[in-house]
Amino acid sequence: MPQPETNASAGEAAVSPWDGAADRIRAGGLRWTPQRRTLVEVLREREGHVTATELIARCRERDQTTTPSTVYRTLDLLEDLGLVKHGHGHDGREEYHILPQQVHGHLYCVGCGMTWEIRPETAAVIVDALASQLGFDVDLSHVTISGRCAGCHG
Amino acid sequence: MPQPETNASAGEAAVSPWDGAADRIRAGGLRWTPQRRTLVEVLREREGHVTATELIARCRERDQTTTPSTVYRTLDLLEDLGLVKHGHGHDGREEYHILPQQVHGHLYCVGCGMTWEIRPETAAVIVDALASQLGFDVDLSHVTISGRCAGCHG
DNA sequence: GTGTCAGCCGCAACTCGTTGCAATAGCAAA
DNA sequence: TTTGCTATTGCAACGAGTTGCGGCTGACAC
Ligand SMILES: [Mn+2]
Ligand SMILES: [Mn+2]
Ligand SMILES: [Zn+2]
Ligand SMILES: [Zn+2]
Repeated sequence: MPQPETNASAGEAAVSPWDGAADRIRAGGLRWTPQRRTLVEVLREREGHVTATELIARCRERDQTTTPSTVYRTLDLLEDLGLVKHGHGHDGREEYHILPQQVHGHLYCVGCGMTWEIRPETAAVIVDALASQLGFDVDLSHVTISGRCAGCHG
Repeated sequence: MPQPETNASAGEAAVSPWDGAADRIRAGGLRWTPQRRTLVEVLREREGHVTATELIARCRERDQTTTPSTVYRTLDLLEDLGLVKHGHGHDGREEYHILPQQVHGHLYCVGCGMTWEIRPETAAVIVDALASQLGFDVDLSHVTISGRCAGCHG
């Protein structure tokens, strides 16, 4: 007897947020399609950050017929569900945070080209400053701050 | 007797940094072309921010034959001279700061779509935090920070 | 004024993303 | 299982930006 693939509560270990994706999509009157399944399969084997371009390539490995517009539209949908969250690299290109539990911003060094995550303590200073001075509620995760790292200026 | 158009020191009031552009370009072994002249004319009648797209449109008003790639390449050149400085809007698109004397970053509200400049006091907090905690020398002007303004969250 | 030559221009092709549209196909109800 | 509604797909076209290349032209030397 085959397991209903959309339901993760069949045993004891329903761990991944991806397990609920199909049901959550259908619950909204939306459809669980092969294209969406493919993207979710790709996403669940990665963590951290990915560019949309890389996701498209990985989907195409599994399904040659993958189309960019469909991937972008599905990413929008998954972002509405909170399963991914996009930001922009230093050059404005999209990057996706997968399962953004600990949301964070990025730092980019124009000298050496490296990127770092902004640590929570540092983020807090920025967020607090904008909140207290302007009442502005920052979404740092959407942003990459450019500059020069300690090793690259002097 | 015609005034040498490239020199602004003929009388007393040599005010605009644009006046020196032609000479500075030629001094580097580069060329002062009609296309570059057109863009500089467009830039000198604007201040604050502009998108590259708008600059292309304004150039085309003066010269129908204006080509995007030439404008982008000239903007790169002017950026090397410090006459403009590009940043990225909330969606990653390019924006140019004209004559960036008081460099500043931007704040974008995803609720109402408004954009504000980050005031120097606020910028200082951000810059200082990254400098003291990480030795990172921030270029805030390249960045638009997203979030929700005081009027849009609650 | 003429010649030289490196810098620049315009073009075409490409990347990343978005959007309108007609055809397809989930999915739920019968 | 079949029907029917509508969400979704793939396509094609577009907008923003970048890049390689052959031909043109500024700037300068004579
Ligand atoms: Mn940039
Ligand atoms: Mn964005
Ligand atoms: Zn560095
Ligand atoms: Zn707002």
